[in-house]
Amino acid sequence: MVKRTSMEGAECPVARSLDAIGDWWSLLIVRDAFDGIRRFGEFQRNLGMAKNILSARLRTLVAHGIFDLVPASDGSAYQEYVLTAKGKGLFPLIIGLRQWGEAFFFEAGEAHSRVVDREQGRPVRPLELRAEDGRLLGPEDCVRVAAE
Amino acid sequence: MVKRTSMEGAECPVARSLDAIGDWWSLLIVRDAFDGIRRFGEFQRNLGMAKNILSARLRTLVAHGIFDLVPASDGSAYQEYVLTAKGKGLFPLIIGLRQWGEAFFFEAGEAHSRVVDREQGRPVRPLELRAEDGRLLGPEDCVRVAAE
DNA sequence: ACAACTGGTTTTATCTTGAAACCACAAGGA
DNA sequence: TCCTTGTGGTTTCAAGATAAAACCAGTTGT
Repeated sequence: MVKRTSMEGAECPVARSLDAIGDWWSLLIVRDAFDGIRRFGEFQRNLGMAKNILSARLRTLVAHGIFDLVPASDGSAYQEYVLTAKGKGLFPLIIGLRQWGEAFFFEAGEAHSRVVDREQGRPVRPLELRAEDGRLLGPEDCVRVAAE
Repeated sequence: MVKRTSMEGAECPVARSLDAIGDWWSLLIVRDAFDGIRRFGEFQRNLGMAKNILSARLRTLVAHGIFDLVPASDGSAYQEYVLTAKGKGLFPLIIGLRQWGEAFFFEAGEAHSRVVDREQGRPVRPLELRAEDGRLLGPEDCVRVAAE
């Protein structure tokens, strides 16, 4: 976990986001959640992480309103972790990580999982940032301006 | 840094990306780089982080090809850290973090810095993910499929 | 009733982090 | 020229986070 004093109350939304997410594992947990994982044991087996760490991460993710802890949908006495609206808001972020990885860490032709659009089964387009008037924007086309 | 054994060689691009980035500080460094920061001392003052940690992060970022270390543009004997193409590829990710933070961690009307399009000076649109045929896609409209 | 599974917590050794001190070299001024 | 300041780090060490394994209570299947 990142030192709080440098982040807390930061005026920068990027810093607040990072602070809420907590650490790398949290994003992998969220990624798995988008793939339909819901149960503690599933996350643990899937990620291969220590149970105490998973436990701690899930607790802070719930505390930050990224996951909700709800009764299991299969009728058992157990519970499930499901993404809230805030958690689902991380979707573009996960996609961004994935697309960056695909672009720079895989040789052409190297196999990796893909995200496809459910309706057509075709790969999705790269994330795009657009201006209010619709122009596609790159890093050089943007500036950060101080709070007004 | 996340335990390597769980990530290395992972078939998941998300995991490879996270592994390359290293940690939270790295993303804040990259964020600052997009704002024009280039020198060691600038990063250090701006982020308020320990110099040894900054030093280590910059080293791994350079090793991963996210920054290049080049002679300073002001003619001095010092050096500067500039984003490579791979580093600039993190732009949507930083924007994604920012927009998520803006959406969920600021009260309406609470002041924060903004990213605007340089040409018009107007706020940018939210990042959007589209299908090949142009349809806007949310988390439920996508599936991850295994490598073919 | 019993065995196995789920969802954790506790314990302990190891690793990472952060703060401060320290240092070498460059640049600038008198 | 020497002296001072600024830059860009490295080293040291205390404190905090992490990982692995053992443990445990409640639940489910047979």
